[in-house]
Amino acid sequence: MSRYDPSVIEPKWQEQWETRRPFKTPTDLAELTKKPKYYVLDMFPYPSGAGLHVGHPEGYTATDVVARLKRMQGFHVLHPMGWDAFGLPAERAAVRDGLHPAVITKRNVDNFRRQIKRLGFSYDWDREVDTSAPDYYRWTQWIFLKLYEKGLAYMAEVPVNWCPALATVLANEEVKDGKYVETGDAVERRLMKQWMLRITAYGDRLLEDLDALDWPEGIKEMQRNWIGKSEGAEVRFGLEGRPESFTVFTTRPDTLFGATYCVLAPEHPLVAAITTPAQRAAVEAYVTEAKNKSELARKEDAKTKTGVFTGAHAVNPATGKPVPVWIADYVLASYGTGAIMAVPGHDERDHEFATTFGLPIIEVVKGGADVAAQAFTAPGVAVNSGLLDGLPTAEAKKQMTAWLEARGLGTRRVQYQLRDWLFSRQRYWGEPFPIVHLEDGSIATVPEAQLPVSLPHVDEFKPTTDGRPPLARAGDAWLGVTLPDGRKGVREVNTMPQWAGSCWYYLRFLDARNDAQAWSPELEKYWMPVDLYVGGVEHAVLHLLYARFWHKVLFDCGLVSTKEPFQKLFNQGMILASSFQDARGKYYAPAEIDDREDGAFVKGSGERVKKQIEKMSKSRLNVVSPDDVIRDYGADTLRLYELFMGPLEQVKPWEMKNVGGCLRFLERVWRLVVDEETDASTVKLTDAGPESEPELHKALHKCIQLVERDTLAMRFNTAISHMMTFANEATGAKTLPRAIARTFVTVLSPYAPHLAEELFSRLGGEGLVSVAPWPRFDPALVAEDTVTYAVQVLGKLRAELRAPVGATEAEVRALAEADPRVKAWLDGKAVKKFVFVPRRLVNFVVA
RNA sequence: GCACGGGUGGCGAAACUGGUAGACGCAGCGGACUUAAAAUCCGCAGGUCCUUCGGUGGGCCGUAUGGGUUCGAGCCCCAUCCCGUGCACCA
Repeated sequence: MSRYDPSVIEPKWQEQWETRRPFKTPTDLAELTKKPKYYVLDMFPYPSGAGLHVGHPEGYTATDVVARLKRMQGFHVLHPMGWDAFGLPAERAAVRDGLHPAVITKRNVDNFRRQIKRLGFSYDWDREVDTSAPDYYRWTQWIFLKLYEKGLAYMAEVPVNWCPALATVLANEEVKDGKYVETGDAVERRLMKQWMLRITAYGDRLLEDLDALDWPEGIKEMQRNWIGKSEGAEVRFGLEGRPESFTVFTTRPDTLFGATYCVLAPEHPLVAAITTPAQRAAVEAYVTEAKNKSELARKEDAKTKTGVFTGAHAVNPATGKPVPVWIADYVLASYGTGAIMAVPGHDERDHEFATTFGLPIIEVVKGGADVAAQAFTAPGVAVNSGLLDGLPTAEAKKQMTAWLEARGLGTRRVQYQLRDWLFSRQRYWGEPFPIVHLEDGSIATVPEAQLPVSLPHVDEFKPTTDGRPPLARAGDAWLGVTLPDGRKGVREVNTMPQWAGSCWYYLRFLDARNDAQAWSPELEKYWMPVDLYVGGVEHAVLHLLYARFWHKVLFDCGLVSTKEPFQKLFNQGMILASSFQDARGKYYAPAEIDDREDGAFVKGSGERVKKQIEKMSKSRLNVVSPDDVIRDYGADTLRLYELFMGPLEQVKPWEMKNVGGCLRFLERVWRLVVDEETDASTVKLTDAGPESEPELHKALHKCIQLVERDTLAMRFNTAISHMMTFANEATGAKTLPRAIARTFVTVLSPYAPHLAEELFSRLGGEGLVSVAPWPRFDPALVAEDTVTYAVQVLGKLRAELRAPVGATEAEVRALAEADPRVKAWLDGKAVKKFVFVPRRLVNFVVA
């Protein structure tokens, strides 16, 4: 071999890593406590049948570079990988292909593992986990028991997304606009008895503990919105001539005097009772219509307000006056109390409704324009409000709430948008619940010692003909249970949703092969929390909220030692790719296209097509596979380009042309060390000390400093540019001391580990560069002795000059004034002011 | 509609805390090497105008748009436009 050939050196070093196991993290606590720890985690993938595209390894490469650098800096690094292996696609493929989901999953996992290994990541593969393996989901079930014991898991009759065509329930994220996203089949709302997790009990803590986390502000904000805490009051409204009453929730108790009507959700339990005979037909028609309205229709109708008068009147507790009670679908049964007091003067929705149906509008907060024309929702000063008159909104809220509380008419109330988590699915390929339904109708848990409750054999992965979940197809041997105390029952046939396994996998990685415990408490104390967690924004809310919830429950059980699982979170931006589309909208694969300066054309026909940058997808024919990139450029080039493209957090387009630039850089590094003709060392490589090339020696130390700084700050693109700068300088140098080359290769190794190993060994390095100590830069070499000053006159650049680092203001000023280019601009003018920024610039302010 | 990101050369992007805008790379151009090409190596390169025999020297403009603060603004403040993402009748 003479030329740089990644297809030879990459397998060679991957094999070395496989046999010598440099990335195996100790499991022995005594060994671990000798060094500081660093836990760097990727969001583990769902192993789909499509395999990886170049978007996946972006985050993986970033964490790998950090893991490698930290390891070289003397940390014990935990850097694991695993599979979020339960999920619907495998089950659907199983039905289609007549295979077991476990077989399909294994095939996909094997493919993912192969693809990931080709990138040369420094994972500790001895800790690989698979959420669908019984020795993993055993502990998922065990955690569920903890939740159940704490009263956080319960069964309830709730509305679910039911798809008649598939005879199964779908998750919210699988339904868009009232249709199943995969097949377009209609989905309807149906009441079913389901398992729920009481995440709402943790709403406040999930909200408050966000503040201390080093997460992107946007993600924290999304979680805050999702939890949706709002503070206000509950107010009870009595009914005129009836014994019942209903309660409304409001964030604006100060506007109670302006409540001119009330609205109940169509599903509100009181609707049937209070409707007057004259209104009954209209109300019933409206209720039926609302019930049958699909999500889509309800969303579309959001622009126009509809509703019906019930005929009943409630009493405004502040004014004592009767107000009409309406029903309308703009009031949601699922939020607050399912009933509102309507204040059209100060709420846009109420205003629109009042205008549509001619209901009275009263101004009770001063500060806006005419409330008859437009609702005034900002804070102001209370008017027409009896005891509140003259009070600013904040004060009026407090007064009104106190007044209501004193009379037993209302109370302070905090309301969340967060709902309890619907935790069961009618699927086969998920964790069975460790639950038995006894003959007397009560629920019992499976004893811990009997876990796991394994997935049973079934003849088909479809619901039963009478619509029960696939697990109901299991034989009596699985379904029928006799508990140790002799009670009999049948197993729960729902399974857990895909989120369950990913709620705690970061804990299993700490102690992945422990078959007596989910994890050892000592290892948990050593490793947690995760120091760096990298993944896509698509998990901003669900996964990250669910995992935080479970973690807090485990914390309350004394099973983990930290309040939060993920101290620092980083989101990588999506990678886009060019797609080509003709006038009829047909897509073309890049291979069919001649992409030139003057436009893109179909090869053969020469038809002009539109080139655009879009999200990668099969249908757009623009998916880039890492396998292809590795075949053409090598894994090191792929790794480098993934990070050189731009800032990790940014959305950016994949440009195959630019990949070549990264390959050229690595080839250049190769040629610094290896003579392409002879395969021996290059002639410029010398055994002289690094001081023999003082300029290059300085450049090297500068490079160490900058690469270290930028890598730890996760600015990988600039870290790479500094290495390119060094390689360019080394190419121009007359000689290259071996010691300098070896150090540079060490610095390069987190980014391009295969090439680095090869060159390190050729340069006589001891052992593997992947676990060599990270070089320390010499501050004396990094320091400059002269600096360039910019000389400005009136803020405009007129000259540059070199001056010693320690030059005083007077010295630099004298140098600047002596410069003829500056003189010309200062000629005949009085200097009013002289600005001196040490080491940077001077500015003459002239009259 | 609301919230959060983001608009810098032909392109991906740099610019530490308000201090020389465009590092590094792609594409492009010129030169060397070669019979030739590729590869490689060396160099040029925001726009525009003037100047010079010239590969010289210089002016002006320029970080989405319009204002402001400052000796000095890509960066800070106000307003506007465009793009992306998330949420969306949440009382």
